[in-house]
Amino acid sequence: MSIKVKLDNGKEAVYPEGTTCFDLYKEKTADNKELLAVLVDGKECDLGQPLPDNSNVALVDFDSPQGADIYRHSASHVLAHAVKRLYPEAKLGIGPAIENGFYYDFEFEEPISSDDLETIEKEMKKIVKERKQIRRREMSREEALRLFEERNEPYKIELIRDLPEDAAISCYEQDDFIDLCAGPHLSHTGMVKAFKLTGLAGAYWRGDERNPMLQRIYGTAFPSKERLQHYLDMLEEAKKRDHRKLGRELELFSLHEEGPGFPFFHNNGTVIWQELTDYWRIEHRRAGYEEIKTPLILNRSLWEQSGHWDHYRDNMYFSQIDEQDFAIKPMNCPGAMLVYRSKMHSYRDLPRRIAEMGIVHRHELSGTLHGLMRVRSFTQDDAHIFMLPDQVESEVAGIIDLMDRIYRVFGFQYRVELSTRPGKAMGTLEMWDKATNLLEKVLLEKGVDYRINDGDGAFYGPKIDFHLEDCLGRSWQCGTIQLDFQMPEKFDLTYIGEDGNKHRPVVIHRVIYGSMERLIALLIEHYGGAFPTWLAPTQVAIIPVTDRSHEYGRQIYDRLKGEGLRVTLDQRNEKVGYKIREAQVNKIPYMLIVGDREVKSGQVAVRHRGEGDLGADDLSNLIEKINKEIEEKII
RNA sequence: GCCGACGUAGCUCAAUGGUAGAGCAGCUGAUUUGUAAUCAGCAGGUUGGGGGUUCAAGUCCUCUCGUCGGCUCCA
Repeated sequence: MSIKVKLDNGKEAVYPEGTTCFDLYKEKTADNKELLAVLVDGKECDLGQPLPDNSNVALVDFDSPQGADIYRHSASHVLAHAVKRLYPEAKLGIGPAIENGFYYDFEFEEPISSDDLETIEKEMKKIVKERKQIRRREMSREEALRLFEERNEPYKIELIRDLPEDAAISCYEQDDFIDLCAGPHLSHTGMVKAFKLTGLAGAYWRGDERNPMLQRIYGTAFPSKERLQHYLDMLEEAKKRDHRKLGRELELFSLHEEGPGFPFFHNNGTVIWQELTDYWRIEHRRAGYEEIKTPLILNRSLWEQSGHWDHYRDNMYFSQIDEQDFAIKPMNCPGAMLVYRSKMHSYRDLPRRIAEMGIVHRHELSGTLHGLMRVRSFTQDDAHIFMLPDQVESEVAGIIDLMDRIYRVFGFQYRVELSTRPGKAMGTLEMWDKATNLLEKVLLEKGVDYRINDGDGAFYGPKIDFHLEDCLGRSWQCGTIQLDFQMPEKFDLTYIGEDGNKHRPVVIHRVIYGSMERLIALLIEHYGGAFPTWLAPTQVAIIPVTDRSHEYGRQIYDRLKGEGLRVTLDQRNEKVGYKIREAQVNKIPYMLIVGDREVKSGQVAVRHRGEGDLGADDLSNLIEKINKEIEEKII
């Protein structure tokens, strides 16, 4: 018997029955791709598996979509193998590949410390060197249960019990180590070429805080030492760009014990903040938005009406005024609802796009706070759009356009996700389907590339999320567009239709920046502190060479100030190199060096933080250039 | 909130249980400087906070606050 196989290069070939994927590619690793596994009819398979007849086969290397995951998943098995050798009593949790690496959860008899990682890493290296065969074993549920009972692995048994009735159960075995696993895996442990354990942390079994906390070991693995090193270098670079570090060095903001999670913005950070909101207002006025401001503290009755009292109380701050309960707002919606409800609306008034730079306070768990990224008080660039049902499509499209325009200005790439009905949701299935389909339709019409995030919608409606990617490829959720079926009901919002009757408007809740604090953190890291000139807290530093040129420097300073530029004059008794270094470290876009030569010629010597010495120029030319750069928000 | 680590001058970091130090920043003075750090001097601290062990605590124990890495949650 022979089998027919179609390769990914389009060629068909006939092989004897029992031919494995590995045989197929044995002679064919010449195209410099490291063969890790294969896709048989689109399904990931081990190299050792025999090929079925009439199958389509594609090679999987590290850089194919599944490759890195398979590779790192095998690395996680090597980790677990090493741990079991060193700590035979440790219980295995789960050990998947994740973005940029892998982890494995264990329950140790005695907690290990990060110093132990080195020992574990050494043992892993041994296992890699031993080139242990990795074998797949399929077995019945009973067999699997018996196996892991013998091996005293309660978490594995729990996993097997939760597998669907008809699921094929497979294990992977290397030497005396065996793990419940769907696979696929590399063929032997020697294929794991470069890895590093990167961290140790607590993690609840199955992510549920009611379950025991296991110890999670993080690691990463690459097909070569060079690529591993490259990744580690990137982590170093990320550390250099950390907004908490740059925020302190550039005097943008600070955090204090006296206000955990409540950031203090210093002048430099406030300048950036204001530039961002100024730009935001221009774009929103142009897009037909109104802007409001609503109170920070509102009566309990409002929060009962909005449902926050029941659903969000744990995250709220409270106060008592005249023996009445008040709450500090955790969201802006109820305020916007009151503004809408403060007058009668005709269908002709809609849509009403009501924006608010609203400060919200949320009592987040102490362990989640992180610089400006995760805080307890933040400003949302919120907007609530009240509209007729048949306006939803064009309004959503309008928001998507606005987001795209704004994100482009910062040079962000972004990813879009459509989140659908969660398990516990309000409203009928039909309503959800209709709304979700509508959002999807707009995305398709706009030609937006998106991903479905099943079951991740808000309880009150489906949403589209925008994840911004920074220059290191990390992504952060910023923008979101949420359809809200609940608020109009709860606040009994109405408009008078053409027919003279009252109708229910549709509400969209949306943010573009997300939170000012998070956006600023993201921008700090994205630009590595070197803000484009329009955002830079100081745009020009004037550096006189000696005190003979102080007066000339002062004239230049006054002129630039008059132009509305943010400028400093460095009259300290220091050498030019020293002043330049400091301006450079502070990432000031332009440095103007003025000495005897410039006093004589009436020019300025221009130095740019990125391009270096640009030579002498007339001040008016330079002002024109800088103003254009600011006007066009050149990155 | 939970698991783990950490907390020393404004910042980065030293200090076997035995007199708390350095570099940078700051201040003072000298130097008049041409594209990433001129030299010298001075000052700077209840070692996050409370309690305890000890002849003696930055160091050991305990409580607490905060920070960091995760879990969870989310903008």
